[in-house]
Amino acid sequence: MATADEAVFRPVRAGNPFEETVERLLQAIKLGVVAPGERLPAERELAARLSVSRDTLREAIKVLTDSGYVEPRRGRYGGTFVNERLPKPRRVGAKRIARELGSGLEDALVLRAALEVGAAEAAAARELTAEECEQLRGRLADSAGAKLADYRRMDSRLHLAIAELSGSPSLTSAVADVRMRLNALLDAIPLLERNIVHSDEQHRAVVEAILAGDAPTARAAMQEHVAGSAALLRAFLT
Amino acid sequence: MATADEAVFRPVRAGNPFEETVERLLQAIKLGVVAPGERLPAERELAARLSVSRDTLREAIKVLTDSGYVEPRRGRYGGTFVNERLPKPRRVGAKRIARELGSGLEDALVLRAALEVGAAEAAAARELTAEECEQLRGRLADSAGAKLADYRRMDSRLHLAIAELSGSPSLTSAVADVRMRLNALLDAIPLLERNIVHSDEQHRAVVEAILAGDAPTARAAMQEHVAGSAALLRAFLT
DNA sequence: CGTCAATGGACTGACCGCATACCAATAGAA
DNA sequence: TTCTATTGGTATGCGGTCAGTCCATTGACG
Repeated sequence: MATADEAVFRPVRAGNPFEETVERLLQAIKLGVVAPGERLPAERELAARLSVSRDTLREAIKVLTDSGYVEPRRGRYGGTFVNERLPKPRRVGAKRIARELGSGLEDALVLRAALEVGAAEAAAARELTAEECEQLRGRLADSAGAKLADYRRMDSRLHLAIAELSGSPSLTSAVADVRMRLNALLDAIPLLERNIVHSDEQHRAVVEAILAGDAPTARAAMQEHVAGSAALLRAFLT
Repeated sequence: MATADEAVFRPVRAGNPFEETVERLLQAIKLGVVAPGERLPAERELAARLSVSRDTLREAIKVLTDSGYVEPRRGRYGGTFVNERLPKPRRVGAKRIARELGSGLEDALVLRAALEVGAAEAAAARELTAEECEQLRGRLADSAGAKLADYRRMDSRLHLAIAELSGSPSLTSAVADVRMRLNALLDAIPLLERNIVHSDEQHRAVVEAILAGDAPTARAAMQEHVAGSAALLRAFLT
């Protein structure tokens, strides 16, 4: 059992500020917060927002540059640009990943369910502006019309958009974090056309319920969606 | 609106390792993970678990010692003991706290709702061992029979116990964190006997549903509980 | 009553991350 | 074409954090 001791006396930091910064930038790219072709905020501004020294940020950027994620351009109107062609995630063996994560898989799945379902419900309970509605619809359309290679990113972006509508920045951050934790797993399982179609239908149901302000339906629809995704993961990683 | 940018490019660290360590130890004490009279893990072990150098941990402990939270005793069978009489939280003006938190209040409340409701539901959906059931019942009894001065701590301990039963350590940690964020607020509002009685009833309903394995009822009961608590907070801080 | 193991307390050297300042390059504006 | 503001690139000094080691103290146990 997970004792409260373990929850409170866990490490105060996941790693170096350097490593954490790398993870954050990867998060921004892999979750589609900054799309290919777009640029990250300027180093000075980004360092300030991340509460990290520019040195540390630059080291992190260097890693992403060497890995082929971004390309820096000097001069005015320059910046750090996300490559159009992102490096393909290595399809490492599913079993190996599952072993590495260990019980962390169930941990992440339970947490994800709580966060995303709660976010959908909160979003539906809020009064949405016309702009917010439009944005949500846009994200839905993006994910529905996405090519297979882009699907994961567009899917993440839609879920993030829903989390944003909850009105809780902390909740949005938490959703982004847990999604990154599951990212490696999701990369390990094959992406089937059939699953995507099914997923799109569920997305539509969730979005419609949110737009209609129907919190119970939104919660139920998201519940079903994440449950399906979880079942898929468990099946492939066991 | 909370944009995804703000969620991803938020600070990578809340503060110094030193400050974070202080916060963690306070969390352990204020949430009742280590009760008055009990001792913290030995410095060497605790430093390892927190992934912090012993120097940093000792500085943090020194702060808590000077503040009257703990008392270190040397020698074998010594340790850092939590004082029987904890320092009284200064009842700072509610409005001032609300102003400082600003929109953070709504943020924390929405996040808390998602986490605790999700945790209750997950806990009810799990198969519980006899030991776990007993522990849960114990926490419920503790909080129901607690004196006014101890109520907040016992209440937190019960909620943490429920989160533990979700089987997700991450979820437990998140519940502990958001609870600490709301702690200052809760300290600012008066604790009325009537509210406690009401709260106890809701606690009982939640625990019963969890023990019965009735997930929908558990979720609804917890939903109602946190909603009531949130309404109380909003009323006092507006 | 002496022994001993475990704990808090204290010190040192090395390194990482931070803040600051300055340099180099670039493309739009004048 | 020249100017200039903005951006990435680079170097330096300083403080916090870490890892390791040793000391001081205590109470149970033989």
